[in-house]
Amino acid sequence: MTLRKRRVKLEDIARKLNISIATVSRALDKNPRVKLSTRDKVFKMAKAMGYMPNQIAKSLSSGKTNIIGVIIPRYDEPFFIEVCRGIDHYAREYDYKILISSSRNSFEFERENLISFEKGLVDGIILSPTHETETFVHIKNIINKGIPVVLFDNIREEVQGADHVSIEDDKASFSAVEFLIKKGKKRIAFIGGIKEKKVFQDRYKGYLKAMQEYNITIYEELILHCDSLDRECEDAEIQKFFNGLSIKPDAVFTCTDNYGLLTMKTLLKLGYKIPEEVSVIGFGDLGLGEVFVPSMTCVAQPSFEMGQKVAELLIDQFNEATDVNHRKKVIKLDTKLVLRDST
Amino acid sequence: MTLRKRRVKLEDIARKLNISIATVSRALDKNPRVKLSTRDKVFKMAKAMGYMPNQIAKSLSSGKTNIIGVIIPRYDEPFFIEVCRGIDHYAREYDYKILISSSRNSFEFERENLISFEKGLVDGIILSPTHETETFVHIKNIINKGIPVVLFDNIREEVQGADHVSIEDDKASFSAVEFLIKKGKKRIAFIGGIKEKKVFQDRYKGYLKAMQEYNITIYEELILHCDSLDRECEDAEIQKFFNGLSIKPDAVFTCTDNYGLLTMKTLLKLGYKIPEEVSVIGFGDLGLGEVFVPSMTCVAQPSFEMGQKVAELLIDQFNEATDVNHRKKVIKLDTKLVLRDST
DNA sequence: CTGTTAGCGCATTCAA
DNA sequence: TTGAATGCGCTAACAG
Repeated sequence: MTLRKRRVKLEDIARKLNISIATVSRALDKNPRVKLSTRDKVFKMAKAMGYMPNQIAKSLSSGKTNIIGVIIPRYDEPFFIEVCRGIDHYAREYDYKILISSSRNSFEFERENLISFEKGLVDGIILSPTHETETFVHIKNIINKGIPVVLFDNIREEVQGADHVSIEDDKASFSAVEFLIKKGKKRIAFIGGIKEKKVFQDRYKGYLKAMQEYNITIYEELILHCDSLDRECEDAEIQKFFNGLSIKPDAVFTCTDNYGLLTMKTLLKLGYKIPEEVSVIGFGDLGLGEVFVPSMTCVAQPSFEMGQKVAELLIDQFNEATDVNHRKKVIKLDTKLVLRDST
Repeated sequence: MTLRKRRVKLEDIARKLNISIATVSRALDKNPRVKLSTRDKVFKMAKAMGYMPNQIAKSLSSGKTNIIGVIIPRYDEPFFIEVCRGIDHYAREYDYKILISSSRNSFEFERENLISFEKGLVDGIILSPTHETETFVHIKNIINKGIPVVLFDNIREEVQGADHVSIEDDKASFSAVEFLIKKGKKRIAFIGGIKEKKVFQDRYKGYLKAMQEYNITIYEELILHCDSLDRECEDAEIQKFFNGLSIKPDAVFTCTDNYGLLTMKTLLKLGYKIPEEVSVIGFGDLGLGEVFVPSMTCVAQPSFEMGQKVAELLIDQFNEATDVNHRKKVIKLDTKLVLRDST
């Protein structure tokens, strides 16, 4: 009751029963090569003694930990959490657990996390690169050691030997902006994120493409690339942006749900009527757009499904014959525009 | 490049250098008992060969994994994620990683997760019990095995040998309701969560206490205990509630941020003016209340800090002499009412 | 059907 | 200052 108890191990059961450790091990494994009566005895004794197998010893011996390492840029972004939920959902079916760590939007942290995973704690790695991640040697190193890797979301460069899952950001934003244009909008503002991040670059490209294709004037003044890495700063940045405009936008396409909500809030405060005077579109559709008044039209990104897919690919890699030249898979998931009251 | 590579191990380095494994091990440990020149040789060779220690082997040998197991009822609740972020933040300082798993609001899953952690994968466990959790024998079992445990948030019963961290839910809601009363509100509605959950029971108690203490009439019709376990259902449930009222509330105290937001949305749609005709208060304050228009007054719960505290207590337990009768600590964190436009 | 033995990779005690 | 040997708890190949 007071001192840390010594765990019951196979040996203890074996000794009590006067049989060998191997037999106990096999019995608990339900190996058919052990007599049923013996198996029963072993199970009863194990239960009586409160036996619990030692996962670490198992892992050392088997070379498998049944843990998937997940590295996301940040916790406080519902998208990543939703992906994790998808991963967890799929992984659990196959008896894998997930070890989540945040790179805190820092390349250095990402590298450290990766190295820590390289120490054999995980069977494979799922990673969403930060905006700072320009070189991919740290990832290639991991792959070269034979550790399965799947990348998702912000993929600047395809890495040989890893699978990739993302959406077609350019197309998704193109469609959304096209929708606004077809509604007759002329002064369409763009609120993007950190310029270094591939997903934001692509969403910007889609915006530009739609504007150009339909010959809509692009006003530099109506374009903002948010630099902020946390919510409060985003809020301030967006407020400042709209306060200083000389041109009144009649629509705003934004690159995250949060930007969309902050935009709506700011516009409402400035007296704009949504959607009568200005339309707003968000990106992600992680639940909040539905609650806001007016509810927000969003590009819906299949986050949970992305998590499931990513986990599926990783577990497929585990089961591949013997890593013989893993052919990388590049999966693009579909997005759709969910229409609500803000447009 | 094609086959899974065999990892470099101590033995490989030792052989190359014609020294013993023990010396290599000590050298890499920077053990002063090994000659500096040897240490240098070893480090160089280790680097050249791309040596990476095997964490599993280390753990088996040392009996420590440096992993903290975290069990939360669900992922899609910002409160829990924020707590995890706090845990991660603190734990990382002490070189611990966190293994998060969700009990999906199910006692059975909670038990399973706990058992899976009992297999020696984690050094200690942080747990937030589900609403279904009535018996605590599964937790006591873990504690009896000498595994450190810290509980947080929804603690129905104090468990001997575990630390506890929570807020004073009754006092927090009392203050919030008192604030509404002092504003002159007479028909104060209450939106709570699952009745089985201790935190909601306590928040309800605080509401009742304030109402009684100030002699305010309590209308049964204005009280709702949400049963839903996911967002869409909550939405429907709350809409239905407000649609059916014969008494018009002049204030609504809600037990989560989400209830608060859904309430505001529903009331706005029904044509209520906030805060002129009706005030709304949320509980949690996890960022969304600030964005909504009008912004929402909230009971602010220190989620990140709760995570840090919980991690601190667990790591303290790790370092305690030798589990000699761990005296459980019960910590109550402070809440405060953050005033915004909805009141 | 069961037992013996040899690892898994590292830390550590005991000798030298 | 270094090496040899043992153990952490379990699996699996090989015998019997």
